[in-house]
Formats: sequence, C-alpha cells, structure tokens
Amino acid sequence: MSLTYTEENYLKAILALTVEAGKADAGTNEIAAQLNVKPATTNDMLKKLAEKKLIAYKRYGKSSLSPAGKKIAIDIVRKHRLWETFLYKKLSFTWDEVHEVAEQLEHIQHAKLIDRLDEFLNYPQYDPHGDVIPTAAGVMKMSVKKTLDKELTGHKCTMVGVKNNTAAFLQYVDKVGLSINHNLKLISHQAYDDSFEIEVKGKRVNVSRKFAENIVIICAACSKKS
Amino acid sequence: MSLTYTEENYLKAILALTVEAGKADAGTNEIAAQLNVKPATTNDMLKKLAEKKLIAYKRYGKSSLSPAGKKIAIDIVRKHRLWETFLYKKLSFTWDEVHEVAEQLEHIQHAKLIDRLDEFLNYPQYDPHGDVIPTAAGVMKMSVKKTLDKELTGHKCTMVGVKNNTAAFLQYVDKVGLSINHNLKLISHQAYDDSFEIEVKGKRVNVSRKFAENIVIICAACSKKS
DNA sequence: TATATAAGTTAGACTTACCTAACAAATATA
DNA sequence: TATATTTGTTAGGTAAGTCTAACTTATATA
Repeated sequence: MSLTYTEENYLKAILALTVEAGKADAGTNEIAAQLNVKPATTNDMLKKLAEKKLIAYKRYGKSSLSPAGKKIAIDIVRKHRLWETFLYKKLSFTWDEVHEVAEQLEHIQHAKLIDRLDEFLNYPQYDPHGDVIPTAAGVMKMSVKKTLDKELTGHKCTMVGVKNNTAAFLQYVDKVGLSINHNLKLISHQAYDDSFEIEVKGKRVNVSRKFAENIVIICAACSKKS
Repeated sequence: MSLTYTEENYLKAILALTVEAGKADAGTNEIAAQLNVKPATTNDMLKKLAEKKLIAYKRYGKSSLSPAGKKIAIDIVRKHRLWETFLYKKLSFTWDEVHEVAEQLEHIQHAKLIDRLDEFLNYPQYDPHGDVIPTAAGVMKMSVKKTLDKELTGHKCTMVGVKNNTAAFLQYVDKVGLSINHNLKLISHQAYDDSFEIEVKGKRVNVSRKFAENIVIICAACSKKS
C-alpha cells in the first residue's frame, strides 16, 4: 500500500495549498504550479488519488485531502522537517541549503527510521525555518509566522528569519543580540516614538518599528492545531 | 549528466560482480540475477550504459565498467557504506537492518552531503559489515574477508561476523571476549591439537579450529587496493 | 445576459523501466 | 563434430508519469 515518490509529492503539495495555507481546497492549476508540472498531468494524478480515497475530487471542482491523505501528507512534512533539522544541526548545512536535500530524504521509507532520527535529534519542535515539526502521532500545529511588530505584548517568541538580507541590517540585528532561533519577548510598545521594547537574553532593548518589521518570528502561544 | 536511480543500481551491481568479486567482467544473466530483473531488461540497460560510455559492452559478450562508470559505482558504494555507518552508530540500527535503508539513502544527490556525513562520522574506514568505505577521491581498498583459521600468524584483524548463528555458538563467542567490530590478533597455531592462540583485549585465549572457522574477520594488512 | 477569459479535462504521444515469448549465438557434451 | 544446453538478444507490450493540443465547463465582466 505504499505510495510512489510522485504520489507523495502531490499529497504534500495539496497539504501546503490547503491546510497550511488556511484554505479548504485547491484547484488543479494551482497544484500543477506548486509541483512545476502541467495541469493535464495533475488532472491524471488527481483522478488516481481520488480512486485511492486519498483526496476528494470532483470533475471541474477543487480538491482536498481525505483524512487518510492528510495523515500521509503530514507524515511527509514530519520527515522533511526532521531531515532539515538533522542537516542543519548535525551536518552544518545552512538554513537555505537544507530544503533541497530534504526534498529527497523525505521519501525514504522505513518503519523505524524517522522516529529514531527524531530521538537522535532530541525531539525538536521546530525545523531550521521555524516551522513546527508534526509529532509521530500526526499532530501538526500551525506555526504562525509573522513580523515582530505584529506580536502581542508579553508574548515570548522565537526569531526565525529576516525580511531584509543586507549586511547593514544583519549587523544591526547582531548588535541588538538577536540571531536565528533565539528567543525574545515583547515587553511593550511605545506609542510616543512607535518603538518596541524587547527582552533578549535577559537584557531589555529598544528597537524601531522599521527594525521590528524586518524580524520574522514564530510564537508558540499564537499557534493553532491541525 | 546525473544518472537515474536505476542506472546507478546497474553500475553498482556490475562493480559488485567484477571489481569486488575479483573478476574481469560480468554476464548479462548474472547482472540480471543480481538486480532481480529479467535478462531482457538488463540487455536494454547495458546498451544504454554503453552508449553513455559507462561500461564496455559487446554483443553476446560480457560487460565491465569503464573508468567513468567505475568512479560512479565506487561513489555509490561510498554513500551506501557511510549511510550504513550513520544508521548503525548514530541511530542504533542493528547490523542486519542497515542495508535496506542504505539502499535508498545511497541515491540521495547533493554535492556536499556525503562529505559532510563522512566528517560527522569522523571519517570511518569500515562500515558495520566490516567492508572498507571508499575515500572521497574514489579509492576503494578491497577488504579481504575470511575466517579466522585462514589468517596469517602475527596479523591484527577485526571480527566482522560469524558463520554460525546458533545461540550456543554466540554465547561461546561472547565468553571468549569477542564481539562484532572488536580487534584481535592471531598469535600462533598449535599443530599439536590444531588450535589457535589469539589475543583479545590484551588477553590470550586458545580456540579450536571449529571455532576459528566460524569467525569472520577482515585484515587491513591483507587488504589490496582498487 | 452574452461573451471573453480562466480553469479544468481529454486524447494521443513520448520516455523509462520493466515484462514475455521467440529467436540467435556461444559453449558444453555425447 | 553434431547436438543439446546455456546465455544473450530482439520484438512487442505494459504502467507510471510526463507532455502538447484541442476541447469543455465555469467564472468574470462588459
């Protein structure tokens, strides 16, 4: 009953376009674009996946994952993100290199492999991009990524990226004491000069709105399930 | 110019049947049997690989790897054995479980991946089966596997397996102080009772020929290149 | 609401990797 | 050396996943 590499990729694409994008279903063209294939190709596969009861599909309509299809798709995402974490933490890959290798590794089939890897990595909750790693039971919290200026006062969060990649900005980020995967807390917002007070490594710092708008964070407290 | 999963497997099979088996070339049926496909299928692929200059092939003749084909095949073996080592040492897989997963992992394509893995594993020389791991430069020593009774006096070697898997024998092996991947040295052979004196963890023990014939070892000193 | 545009489908074709069945060449043996 | 057996090849077919081109349905807009 195991699926081909390709079938898995279609399920993953549909997950990304529906559940992960907060939408109910996805169109054929949309799925085709996600996978870089032509709509005609996608159409064939959708019929095949519907046959296998992995998706809900109606002629000239949109598609969505069945419970069984969703379970499989989440499992692939789990594999992908655990492998990314492995590459990042253990093999010193950079943040932007991990995805492409994980695209291949996520299709490795073995009953014990992924749970062993999870254990080896000490059950990480987030991958190097700050996305939540689904549990072995198939529960996937949706991490709410947003920029720091959108965070709620008092919330602890983790920096997972930047919007601006200039050396000047990155040096400033460094000076403030922030870096990828570090925790911070939003203490308050000063209406007076529209600045934000944050706590980084126990120290309080003031940063401008312009700065905050370029810091991407995830907030566990703001996450939602499924 | 990268090869398909299947093409890689054919090159690996030919390597196993020629270089690794100490033979000059391999027949079509032989290769088909190694890969569990029909000779007709193999024939098609041999023509295709010959076209790509990866093997030497003549109609109704036997096949062998070209230098380019051999380089690729050795590279796959390197990947296979490094992944096996990873699974064994880092993810607590057993000796006999690693092969099947490595069959999949060996086809992951990425410029840096395998050298990073090699570094992470601290440049291991042997995989969990005692087979030599080819270097990044594509040099593969052939580990000469043999039973302990065939070893030369004075040589240090590593136990890599047993021929007899009964509990009784394994317990005896354990009692002698031997286990998988442990080193030993053949001190002498006693003609009197046809027994062997070996050194294990600094202690000298006497074992019978029957015992020695069931212990599989590799000997670095007996290895040869290519 | 009529029609233009966007979205989705179908038909027919190609490639890869596999198969079976029939045939040809090489080798072993009577 | 003639023949039987083994080994290797060819021809034709299948399934998966892709494509293009032509067609149909749904949606947007004038």
